[in-house]
Amino acid sequence: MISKVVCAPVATMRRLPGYLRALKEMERKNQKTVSTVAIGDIMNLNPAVVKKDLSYVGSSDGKPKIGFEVTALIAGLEKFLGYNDATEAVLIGVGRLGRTLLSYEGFKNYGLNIVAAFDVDKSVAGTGIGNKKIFDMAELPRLVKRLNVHIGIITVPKQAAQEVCDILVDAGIKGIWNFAPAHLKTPDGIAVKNEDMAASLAELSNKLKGIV
Amino acid sequence: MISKVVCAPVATMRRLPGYLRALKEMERKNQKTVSTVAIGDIMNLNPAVVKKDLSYVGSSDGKPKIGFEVTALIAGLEKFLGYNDATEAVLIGVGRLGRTLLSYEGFKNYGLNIVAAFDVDKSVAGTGIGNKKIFDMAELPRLVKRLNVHIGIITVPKQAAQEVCDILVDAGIKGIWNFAPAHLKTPDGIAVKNEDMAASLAELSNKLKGIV
DNA sequence: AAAATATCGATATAAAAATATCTATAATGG
DNA sequence: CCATTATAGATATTTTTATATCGATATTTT
Repeated sequence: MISKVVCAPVATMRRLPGYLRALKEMERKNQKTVSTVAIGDIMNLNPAVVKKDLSYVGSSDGKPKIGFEVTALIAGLEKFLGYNDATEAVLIGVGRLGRTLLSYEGFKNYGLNIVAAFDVDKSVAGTGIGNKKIFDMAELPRLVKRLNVHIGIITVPKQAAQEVCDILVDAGIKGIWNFAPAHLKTPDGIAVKNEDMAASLAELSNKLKGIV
Repeated sequence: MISKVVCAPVATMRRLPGYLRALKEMERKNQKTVSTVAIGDIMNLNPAVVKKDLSYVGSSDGKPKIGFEVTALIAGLEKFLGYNDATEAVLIGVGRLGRTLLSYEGFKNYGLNIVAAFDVDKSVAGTGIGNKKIFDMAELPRLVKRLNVHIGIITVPKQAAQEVCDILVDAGIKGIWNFAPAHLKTPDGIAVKNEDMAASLAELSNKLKGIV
């Protein structure tokens, strides 16, 4: 018999960070407990959705009439989302967007630590953004292996995206966060998350159409 | 009897820009026709999904054994996605991310035109990024109404996001593209699309977990 | 010209996600 | 102390989305 790994659905994973944000805001206001109804109210979600989502987190010890302890729930969510032990990542493409992401302080709160950046432009290699060093692309395979990094962030122009992707995969990267407006071809066993502005915009336009 | 408006599902809206990108690549290579099987192959999607998605676009005139005409399908998608007649938008918060988005040339291909930017920092008001002028926040209500803009892009720090959101809604904005890591409270009739890095990252981590 | 094949478009089925319902229980108010 | 109430947690239902199947048809092969 095959044991099925219980894994939270994508929709749940997307919502959890939002709950965490709302809960931290409550903690800041010294709120001690919260119900799924209250969370649903804030996030515009059906309480049943919130209940089910929190059941995946596992730290479920909600009490009837009371709800959940805010602090405990925050701890549970942070653990579940892996925010405590940081995952290391490399970033490729130190253009405008690359620089923006490199200097973004928020990632460390999400358990992501960009340990090195790379660019084909040899004039930027050797420089750095904040405490992050920028290397020449040629150094990538060696460094990725030495630092044992598993996530690559692609912020190169679309023409270069596939080539960079191939280099990352060859270097042993298992997860790719792609900000280039291009579809990447990857072998099985590589996780890709596309940050697609056009798709987001299409979604917003669609919602707007329903309103106006 | 109530007539139901046929509207493409969110999942479809998110995929269409990807098809368009792939089709343009084919056009560039002088490919004349394409089947849903071929598109699905490129995009890692079941052909049935592609078929249904394209059926929403309406320009469906695929022929058995042949597929769709690439050029016609591109035109259909661009029309459906509203890429021909640009929607105007304002951007609020000219920090690192704001500047990156202001100087991004790609939006015009997606039918979005940022016509003005705003910031509370009075020292940046009066300056500009490229051909885009930056105004003081105090000017926002007047300009939004005068320019008849319906979309607002929020790129301010999270502490300021809700306040900016309220100002936008008061000014008559109907759609909000929110890049701040904060949940916005809006009245009914306002479309909000959150660009949530934490959620994206959670999704990637989840996919990775399934692999490693 | 007939047979084989690829693909569309429609429909049926399956899977996933959201919503509703129900029971048990902890707190509150009389 | 008992009735009321809000809510958890489980389960059932509905809705949405994805996948599979099937007949029709345009093209290619024999």
